[in-house]
Amino acid sequence: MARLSAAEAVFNVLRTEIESGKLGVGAKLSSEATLAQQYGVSRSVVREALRSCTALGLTVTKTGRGTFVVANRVAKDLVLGQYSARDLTEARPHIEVPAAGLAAERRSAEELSMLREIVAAMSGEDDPEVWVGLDSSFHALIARASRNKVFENVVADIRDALAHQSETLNMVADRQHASDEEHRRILAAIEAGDAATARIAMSQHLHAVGIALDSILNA
Amino acid sequence: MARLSAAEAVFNVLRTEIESGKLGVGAKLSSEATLAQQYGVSRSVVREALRSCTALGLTVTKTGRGTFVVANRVAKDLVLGQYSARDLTEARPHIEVPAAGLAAERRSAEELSMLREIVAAMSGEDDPEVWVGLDSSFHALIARASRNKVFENVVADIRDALAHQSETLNMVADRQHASDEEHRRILAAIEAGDAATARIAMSQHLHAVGIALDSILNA
DNA sequence: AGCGTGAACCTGTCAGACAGCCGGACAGCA
DNA sequence: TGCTGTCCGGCTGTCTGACAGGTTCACGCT
Repeated sequence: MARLSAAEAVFNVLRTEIESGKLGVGAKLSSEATLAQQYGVSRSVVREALRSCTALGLTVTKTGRGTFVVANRVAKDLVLGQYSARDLTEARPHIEVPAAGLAAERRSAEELSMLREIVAAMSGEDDPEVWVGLDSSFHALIARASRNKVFENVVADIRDALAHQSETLNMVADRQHASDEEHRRILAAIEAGDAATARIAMSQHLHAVGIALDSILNA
Repeated sequence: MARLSAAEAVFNVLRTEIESGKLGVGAKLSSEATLAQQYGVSRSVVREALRSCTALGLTVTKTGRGTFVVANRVAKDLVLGQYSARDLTEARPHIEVPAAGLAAERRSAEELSMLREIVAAMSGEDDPEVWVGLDSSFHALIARASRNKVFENVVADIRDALAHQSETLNMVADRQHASDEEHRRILAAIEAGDAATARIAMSQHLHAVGIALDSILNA
């Protein structure tokens, strides 16, 4: 392994802390001076490390206020173009349905309990913005539980794109309770380790969401 | 537009010069001191801008020597984890099969003729490395012809990953002629605009390739 | 020709300084 | 009470100057 410069070392630490979720989105990092003292380096070094994080879209730094985490992974917008609504509704079933099947077979106990928590939290959630965030986590976690990095990455991508689409929020209000029920069915199948049922439940869920989206787009 | 800090401004200039090709891969940037004088800022500002470029994988900086351009666009490796062989064989059918179906319905005349050329070139190709490159183009072009950016991006990623896997080349020798025939069948279905047949042909092709890959991995 | 050596240049890091921005505390005013 | 203006402390943005250590190359010696 190549010897790292101090700046690279600090950058790696910060990046790891952000991507691992130890520093959640919205969290405020310590001040540059504090970090410098903490890691035993000068402020220049810390600043260069923070710049690297910012270049990757992980953080934003606001003059006079501090540095804040805005993403826990490198945004693909850096590399890839935006997806259209049609792209998403068309592609999602082909990816999320098999991912749900695999998740039923491969999910860990830990993932299962996280899924349960998410579904429970969504039932009692009124704020659409928060609900959308939970929904995103639900689908992303299923993809991760599929133990297939292709699915995991694509779903993360798709959820990112959805979160940036204004239509998403409009749709949520109507579909929220119906989706809660569909999510519960998906969860039940994954809990039971029943891949076929998980695929069917996910398929129906996406189909229902797709129809809801279509009716908004054509209105 | 938000007012840019000096460091951001310098970073944008450098990034643009690199991505536009004005500074080609392998080119050496001016020294930090020179750049500082050139843009009328301090060396700290230049260093932070260079760090940003490095974080995006555009440049590398070598102590005592200088900073060099190593890529003219942000590398996908930054964003994507490595895929395992299992990840790929498992995920590909779910993505490339529907993509082939859409391609049959949506391909342009231009794409069609490019696909024909690729298939023709593969038939007469002996060099496995070149053949793999053509194969990659074939699949990537079909994904593009699907007119769905999700599929297009995922397939591009998958082909990238395959190209970096050593198993790929080993497999090619045995499968080359069989694959040529399968490619011709896929092409014929896309030419005919027959989505169902295109999906079947692609499915059979990937299945055959998957089996070939498995036999290598388990050897 | 071969070799060693030092000067020149470059990056890596540090310390200190100052301006400008921001949020909150606080006092004064209606 | 409730609003407002002011001030202070903390933070980022930038600059300057300095020194250590890596790299290159030409000069001069053998």
